[in-house]
Amino acid sequence: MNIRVEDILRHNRLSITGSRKKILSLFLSHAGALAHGDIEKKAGEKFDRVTIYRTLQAFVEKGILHTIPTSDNNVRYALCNDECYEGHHHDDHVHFMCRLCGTTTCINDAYIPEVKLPRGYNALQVEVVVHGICKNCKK
Amino acid sequence: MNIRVEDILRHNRLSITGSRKKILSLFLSHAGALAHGDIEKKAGEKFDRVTIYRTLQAFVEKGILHTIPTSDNNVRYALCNDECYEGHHHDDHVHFMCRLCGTTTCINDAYIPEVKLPRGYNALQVEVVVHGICKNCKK
DNA sequence: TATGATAATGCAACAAAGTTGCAAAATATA
DNA sequence: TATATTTTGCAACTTTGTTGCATTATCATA
Ligand SMILES: [Mn+2]
Ligand SMILES: [Mn+2]
Ligand SMILES: [Zn+2]
Ligand SMILES: [Zn+2]
Repeated sequence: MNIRVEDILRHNRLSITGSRKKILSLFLSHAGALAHGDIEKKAGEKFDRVTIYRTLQAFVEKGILHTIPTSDNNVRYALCNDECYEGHHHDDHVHFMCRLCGTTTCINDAYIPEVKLPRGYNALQVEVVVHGICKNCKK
Repeated sequence: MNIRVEDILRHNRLSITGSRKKILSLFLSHAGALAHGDIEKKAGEKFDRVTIYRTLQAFVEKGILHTIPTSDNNVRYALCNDECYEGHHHDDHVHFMCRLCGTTTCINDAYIPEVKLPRGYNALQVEVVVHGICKNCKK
C-alpha cells in the first residue's frame, strides 16, 4: 500500500512527504468521498489545517483527486481514475449521496445520460448527483 | 411587481417586511441564480448580513427558493416553480453554469434523464448540473 | 385606527472555514 | 554529503456562518 502511495506521488512529480502519504492513503483505504473536515479528523492532530488544504489542492491540480458538487456547501473529494492528469480531469461519472449514512460514492459504472438543452446552450460537462439509499443501508 | 412580491409572501404566510420584499424582488427581476454574496451586494448596505441569511433560509423552507449544487463551495439560490411548498421541493430540473459569464440558470424545459444505477442503490432524487457556454455568451 | 401580541431585525459576540506570508524543516538533486 | 528547492507549521488575518437578545416592525382584532 505504501509503495502504491509513493508511486502515485512520484508519478505526479510530487515530493513524498508525510502529509501527502497520509492523506492519499486515507483515500485509497476508504471507499467513499471525504470532506476537508473528515480528513482533519482521520489524520488526527498530526497535520496542520493549512497543510491539509494545500495537499488537497495539489492533489486536485495534479488529477489525483476530484471534487464533487453538493448543495450543502461542503466540498467532498474522491480519487480520480487513471485518465485524469495535471489540469485535465475526466471525472464524468455519477455521484451518489446516501440519505441515511451520508456517504458520498463515485459510481464509475453508471452511464452519464445525454442532456438535451434548449437552443443556444453549449454543454461541455455534465455533473450528476443522485440522492437516495445506498447499497449498505438498504440491507 | 411589488404586488406580486407581497402576494407571494402572503401566500406563504410570511409577514411582509423590507428585507423579504427586497430579496424576493431581486430574484424576480433577475434571470439567474444568486449566491448569498450577490444578494449582499445587490441589496446594498440596507440589510444586515444575518437578516439575509435568515431570509434565504425562510424562503428555502417555504419552497420559494431552492439551492443549486455546485463544486465550488458557494451555494446559489433560485426561484422555485409553483409546485414547491413548505417542506416539499420539486425542483427536479437541470441547472446550467456558464464557464464564461459565471451565471447559473434553471433550465426548466430540459428533461431530467433516468440514471441506471448498479444493483442495491435506490435513487430518490437526481441533480444535474451542466457546465458550458450559455445562450448569451455564445453570440 | 389604536392597542397588544407576535414576529423580524440589527447588533454584538462568537465559531468555523479558508487564506497568506514567512521562517524553519524536510525533501530532492547532484 | 552539500546545496538548492519544496513543503510545512505557525501566526495573523479575512470571510463566512451562527446564536442570543434587546429593539423595532408587522399583524390581528377590538
Ligand atoms: Mn467521483
Ligand atoms: Mn433551479
Ligand atoms: Zn448509506
Ligand atoms: Zn454565459
